[in-house]
Amino acid sequence: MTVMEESGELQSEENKVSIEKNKKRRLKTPAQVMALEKFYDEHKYPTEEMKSELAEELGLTEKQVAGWFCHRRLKDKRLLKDETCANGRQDRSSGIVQDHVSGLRQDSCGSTKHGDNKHLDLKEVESHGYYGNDFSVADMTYEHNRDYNEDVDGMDNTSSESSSSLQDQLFSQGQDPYNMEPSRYLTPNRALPPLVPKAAINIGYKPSGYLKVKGEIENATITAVKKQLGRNYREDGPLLGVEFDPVPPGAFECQIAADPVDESLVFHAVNPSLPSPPEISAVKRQPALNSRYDSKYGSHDLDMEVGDLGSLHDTDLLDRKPGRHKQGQTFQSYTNHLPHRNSPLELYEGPTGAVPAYNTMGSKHGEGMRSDSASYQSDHFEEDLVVKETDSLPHCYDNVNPKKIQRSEHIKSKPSKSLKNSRVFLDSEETGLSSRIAKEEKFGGGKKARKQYHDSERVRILPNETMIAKRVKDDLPQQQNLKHALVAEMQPQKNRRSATEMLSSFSEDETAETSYSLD
DNA sequence: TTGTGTTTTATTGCCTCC
DNA sequence: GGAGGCAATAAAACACAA
Repeated sequence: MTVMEESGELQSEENKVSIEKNKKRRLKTPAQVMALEKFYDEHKYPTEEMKSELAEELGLTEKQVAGWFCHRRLKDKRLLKDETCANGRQDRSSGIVQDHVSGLRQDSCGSTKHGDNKHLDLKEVESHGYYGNDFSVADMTYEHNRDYNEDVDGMDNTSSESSSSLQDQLFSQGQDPYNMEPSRYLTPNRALPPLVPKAAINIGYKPSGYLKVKGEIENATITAVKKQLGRNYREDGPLLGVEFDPVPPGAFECQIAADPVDESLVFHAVNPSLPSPPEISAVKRQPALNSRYDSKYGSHDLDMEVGDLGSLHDTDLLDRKPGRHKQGQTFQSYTNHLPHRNSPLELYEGPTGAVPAYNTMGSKHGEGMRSDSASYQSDHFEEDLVVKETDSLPHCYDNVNPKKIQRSEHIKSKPSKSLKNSRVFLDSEETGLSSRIAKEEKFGGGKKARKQYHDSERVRILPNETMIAKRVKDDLPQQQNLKHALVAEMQPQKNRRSATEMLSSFSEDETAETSYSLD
């Protein structure tokens, strides 16, 4: 069943015609948008065939689809620009050179106009892969596999907020407040990937809602500081530039005794080679989870942070249409050998839907990798959300809007198979979605949900502290509940975090801590 | 209810590449 | 020259505050 068939609101063939007659623009349905977003995650530059199929699937015209993708890319770009601006301002204000932080060139406002990054065009990235390596499909697949199996980072690196964008990359540089995954600083080769706007666009989605704003305001600075100070940085440390007296002998130990948690951070910052007490990391990281509920498109966030853990656009590595010439590849073939098959998202569902992705991964990797955070959480989030879907609004997820639920279902579908999967995802999703929407609209909840969506979206856009504070305040109750529940759930998991994992990212702790501070 | 601001969609023109 | 993409722009849809 296609989206079209599923929703009466969706545009039918008739509608398609009428649309062209009647110039009035029509909003795409949530399902359509989600499908498009999903597809966009995997294919920033779909071929004609893909567009065509997608259009057909969604009951849109090719023109609409093409236009949507075009605008979507612009949106990404714009967001990137915003990020750059924010980072630039932030960096300037903290006296830190932007280039060191983001690697982005910047003009007065981080303009990303064409010429700025021509040296590394998105399409180039698409065709060459993220790291400038020319991987064959097979290679990429292998890379991905290997990455996935051996390197937790690899897996987690893929997480991002959907849709796209580079913000993810920017934020994912370990300072993403809700990003519990290890730093994405590392490429599969554990080297710092070039952070180029256009390239970054492909990395994933951006944070949203309060967290995004927070990220823009706070993370840029943090990142800059981190970069400059390396690991020996504490969020609650002294102000930059402040010189203070040498620490008296023994003072360090005292603090350790007094504040084991914080101490651990210091300890590990000073002794990066030592494993971190799992419970600490677990606890400290835990709060970041809640941030998920702050985002716009909760669905997106879920998708990006959870679902896209893998899709991180690994596909982008392959998908990029080299240049502008058409690809002889058919859509089908296009998707058949995607490394996606190995993406966490897929694993999430399992080849037959039987193997829990993260569990598999976790055990495969030995201990938990990020199972305690991203994967584990996502697992449970999804569960919970699904439960919500069926149980009709249990307790602490009341603020989860339908989109989140959609997304959770979305996550369950294999995201990597592009359109085909989009269809699947839409089918299942639509069923739940449409009924849910209908239900909500019936009770006036539809608008509310929508409003929620927009609220968070606005917050995401407006760097307004007041709004941020307000949101935090408003969201805290739910977050608290959620957090408690999750902390409880995570107890058994927390010890899994390996030393390597702990080492993998200073930013990780930092990140969690940042989120933690919200509480 | 209205005005305002934001987001999304559609259109158009220009540019680049083949 | 055609195709595809980007950017600018307009306008509709929507949310929210007064």
